[in-house]
Amino acid sequence: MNTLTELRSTAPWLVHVSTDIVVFGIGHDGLRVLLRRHPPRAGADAPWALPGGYVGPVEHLDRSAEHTLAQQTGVDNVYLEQLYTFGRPDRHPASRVITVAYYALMPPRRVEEINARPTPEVRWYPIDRMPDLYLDHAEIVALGRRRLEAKLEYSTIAFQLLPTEFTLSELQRVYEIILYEKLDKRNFRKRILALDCIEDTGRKRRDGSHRPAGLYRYKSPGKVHYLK
Amino acid sequence: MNTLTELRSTAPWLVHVSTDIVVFGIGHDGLRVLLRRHPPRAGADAPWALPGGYVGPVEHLDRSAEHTLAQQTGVDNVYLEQLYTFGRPDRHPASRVITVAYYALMPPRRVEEINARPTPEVRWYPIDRMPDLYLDHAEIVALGRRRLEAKLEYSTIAFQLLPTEFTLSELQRVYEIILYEKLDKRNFRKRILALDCIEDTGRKRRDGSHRPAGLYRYKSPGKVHYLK
DNA sequence: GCAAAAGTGTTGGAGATACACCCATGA
DNA sequence: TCATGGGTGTATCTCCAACACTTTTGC
Repeated sequence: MNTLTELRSTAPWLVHVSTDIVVFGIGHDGLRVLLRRHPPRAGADAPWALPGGYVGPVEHLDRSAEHTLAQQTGVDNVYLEQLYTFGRPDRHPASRVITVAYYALMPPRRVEEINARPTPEVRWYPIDRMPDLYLDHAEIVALGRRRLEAKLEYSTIAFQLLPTEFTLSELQRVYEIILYEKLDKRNFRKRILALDCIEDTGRKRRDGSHRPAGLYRYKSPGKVHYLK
Repeated sequence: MNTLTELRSTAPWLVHVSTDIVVFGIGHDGLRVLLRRHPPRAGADAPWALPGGYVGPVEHLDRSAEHTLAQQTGVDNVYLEQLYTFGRPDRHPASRVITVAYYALMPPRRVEEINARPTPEVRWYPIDRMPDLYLDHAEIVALGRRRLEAKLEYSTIAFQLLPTEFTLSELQRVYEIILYEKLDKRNFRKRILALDCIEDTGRKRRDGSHRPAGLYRYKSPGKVHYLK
C-alpha cells in the first residue's frame, strides 16, 4: 500500500484552511486590536473581521499569517505566535473552513503608521469597544487577550509592545493595561530590574513639565524569554 | 459579491487536515506514550506513529481527535486538549497535510487495559525510549511533554493521570516523573493539601509489608483547575 | 512656586525550602 | 525483628506587598 492509496482510502475530504491574526497594539486609550472589513471593498455594511486569509498550497502556516498580515495591513516583522485552531464544522456558512489563529504584537511606531494613513477598510479598535465581528472572530480575540495576559506574567513578551527605547513608566503602563489593574511603582521597578533583561541607556527623555525619565533598552530585542 | 465567489477567488486551495494525539500514561517505568503502526496492518517495517486520522467533512476537530482515539485504541472519555497545529508544507510526502495535534491523559486503569490485550499495531513506549517516529511526530511528542510539564505547575492536570482514589505517594510519583526531579515528601504534601482540591476518603490501601497509605479523592474529577 | 511625573527604601507577612525521626505492616 | 514505605513539625529564608516623600523639570 503506497502513501497515496492510503490517503485516498482514509482521507477523501479536503477543507479550506485559513489563518486569522489578532494584532494587538497599545494606544492612548489602552489595548487595541486591528480590524478590517470583510470582504475588503465591500462597503460600510460589511462586517469587521480579523486580518486573515487562506493558506496557499505550499505555504507554511506561520508564513501564511505573516504574509496575510503584510498584505492586508502593510506591516511585517512583528512578533507572531500561534494561538489556537478553530474548527467547528459550521463556523463558516459556505464551506468547511478551519482557521489557525495567531496573535501579533506591535510597537507604538507601527500602530501609528497605520493610523497615519487611515483607510476605510482597516483600522484599530479599542478592545473593549469593538463592533460585532465576523463569524467567531470575537471568540478568537478573547482567547488572544487571555493568552497575552497570561504570558505577561511568566515571560518578557511585554517588550514586543514597546519601542526599542522606553521609560519604566511606559513599561508599567503596558502591564497595567493588559492586566487591568494598577501596579505599585516601586515594586514594579524592583521586579523588572531584578529580571536583568533591560539596561539603562544613560539617556533621558524630556517630556512635559516634570522630571525627565530614564530610557531603557530591552537586552534581547525580538526575543521572548520565559521566566523562572 | 457573495461568500462563494469570495471563496473561489481568494481560496482555490484545499488541503487535508488530520488530528494526531499524544496519549500520555504513567507506567511502572515512568511516562509513556501510546504509538501505533502507520499505516495499520502494514507489518513490522512500518514506522511507529501517533494515533491520528483525517478530519471528516462535518466533524468538529475535537470530536475528530476523540473519535480517532476511540477507533484506534478503544479508549474514550479521557482528558483531551488541543496542543498545536503543524503545517510545514513538506511535512507529508504525498500531499499537503496540516495536522492539529492534541494530547490526552489517561489513568493507569486505561493504560493497563491496552496492555492487557496487546496487538502488534498499538503499544506503549517509555517516552525516553521511543523508536523513530513517522514524519514530525517526535516533535509533536516533545511539545506535548513540555506542555504537560508546564501545566503541572499551575493546574490540577496531574489528577487526570491517576485513578479516582489514590495515595499521596502515587500523586507525588506523577509529579516526580513528569518534572524529572525528586521532591520532598513533607513539602509536597503540605502544598497539595493547601490547594484544597483533594479529600481524604478515610479508607486505606494495604500494599506490601509496610504501613498502609491513606486514600484520597480529587474533588472535581474530570475537571482541570488553574491555580492562583 | 506650583503642578506633574520621576525616582527611591524599609518593614512585615506568606509561602517555600531544608531537614530527621517514628509508625504500621508483612515476611 | 527487620525491611519497607507511610506519615508528621519546625526553623529559616526568600519573595512579594504595602506604604510616602523628595527630585527635576516646564510653565
